[in-house]
Amino acid sequence: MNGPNDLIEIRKKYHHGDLREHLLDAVRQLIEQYGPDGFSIAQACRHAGVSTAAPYKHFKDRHEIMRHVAHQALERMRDGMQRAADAYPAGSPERIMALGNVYVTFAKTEPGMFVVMFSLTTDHAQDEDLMTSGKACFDIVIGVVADHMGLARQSPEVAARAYALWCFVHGHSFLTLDGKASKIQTPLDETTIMALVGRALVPDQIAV
Amino acid sequence: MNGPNDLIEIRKKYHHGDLREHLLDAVRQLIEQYGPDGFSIAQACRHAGVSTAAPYKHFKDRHEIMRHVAHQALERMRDGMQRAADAYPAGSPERIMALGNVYVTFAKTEPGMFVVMFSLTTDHAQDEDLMTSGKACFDIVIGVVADHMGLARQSPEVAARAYALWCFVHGHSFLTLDGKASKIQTPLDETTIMALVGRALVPDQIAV
DNA sequence: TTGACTAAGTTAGGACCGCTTACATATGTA
DNA sequence: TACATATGTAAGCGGTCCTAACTTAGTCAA
Repeated sequence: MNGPNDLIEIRKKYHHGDLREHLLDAVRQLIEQYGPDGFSIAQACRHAGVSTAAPYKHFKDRHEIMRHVAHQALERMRDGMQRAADAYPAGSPERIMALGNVYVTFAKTEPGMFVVMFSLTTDHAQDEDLMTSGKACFDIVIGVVADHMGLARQSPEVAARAYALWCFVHGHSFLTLDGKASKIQTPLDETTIMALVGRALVPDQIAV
Repeated sequence: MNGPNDLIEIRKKYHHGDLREHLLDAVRQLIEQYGPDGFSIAQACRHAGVSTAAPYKHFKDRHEIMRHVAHQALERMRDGMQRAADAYPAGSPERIMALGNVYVTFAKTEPGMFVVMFSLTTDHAQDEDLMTSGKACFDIVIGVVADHMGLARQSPEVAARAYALWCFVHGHSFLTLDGKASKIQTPLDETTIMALVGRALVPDQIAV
């Protein structure tokens, strides 16, 4: 067939070769382009040059695809966080700033993925891979905060401070994405925000 | 007609009477029950006992309905925040705690609405009513923080601190909803969290 | 009271989507 | 080479959003 529909890529062979990964990538692109609710699996199939039934040889349903996409994105962000942590000496304020910066930058450059990662629409809380990835991210924060405070990773003070840091940065990322932060009449630039994070949430004189 | 389909309410008259409000309410209920992506306008029509074409006499499209639902929810939260602010004397720590508590409680009791309010799927950033409602919420925070710090509402310190507070509470609410907060191995109860908010974000010794 | 205008319903249907079933084709292995 | 399996296709069901054309009922001026 291959009529005048909007096929992006014309496949030569009957078998695709690596449809699974190609689909995940197409979905990622489409989500960034049209938003998590503005795209369709059928659209991704057209990108991959396969029929709309093909995905179901690789995935149970739409939600499973979304979970895999979210997982890949979370792993990508985890890599970024790890690299940021490795780039600065333990205990330095720049290290925490860099960590927060990865988060906010990810939200800005891949807003679609950010929303999908923290979406409640697909049942993420039940997905084991997603939760372990998320925990791995948080463990990085735990380690950095522990180094900074000079306490053990298991210390409840560290846990509380790390969680507070996560909440703050997550909230800031989300409100920025949402456009609410920009509409609010505060002349807060990114530097001020991150400075506030560094100074307000990890000073030694404030105990839990 | 009225065959054996799942009509909830049987209408007697040809005209509904107040379909517009009835639809918004049905959508709200369905979102809480099935999630923002698990419901359909058609389902809401069945609740209201009208045909699936009826909503388009009142709303442009699905997105406009979602925006109205989000707006109503935001106004409801604003009322709660205002009541919390009025319930405590200016400058008292309990006042800030109560304000944050309204936010978190709203997220917990109406998770569907919370997600819709801060959803990027429907183009909220363009909606004027939504943005003004959001700004009204933030103005309450501004006022409370200004009272607490003993500074003018227009002070940049107040703006920074209020925004930080908002970020923190929003992040905590979202992570709680997402299930990530509960899965993270931190024994942080709500009281500890809110205490951390009160102490870390609005102490006078930390300047911007 | 009547008759036109309008608001708010209806039915019918198109375009699209997710997903399933039955069938077709390629690939690896004995 | 023969068969089992993995991976594709075509066809179609039920559902969604939304539009077009029609119908009903309420309002208001003459």
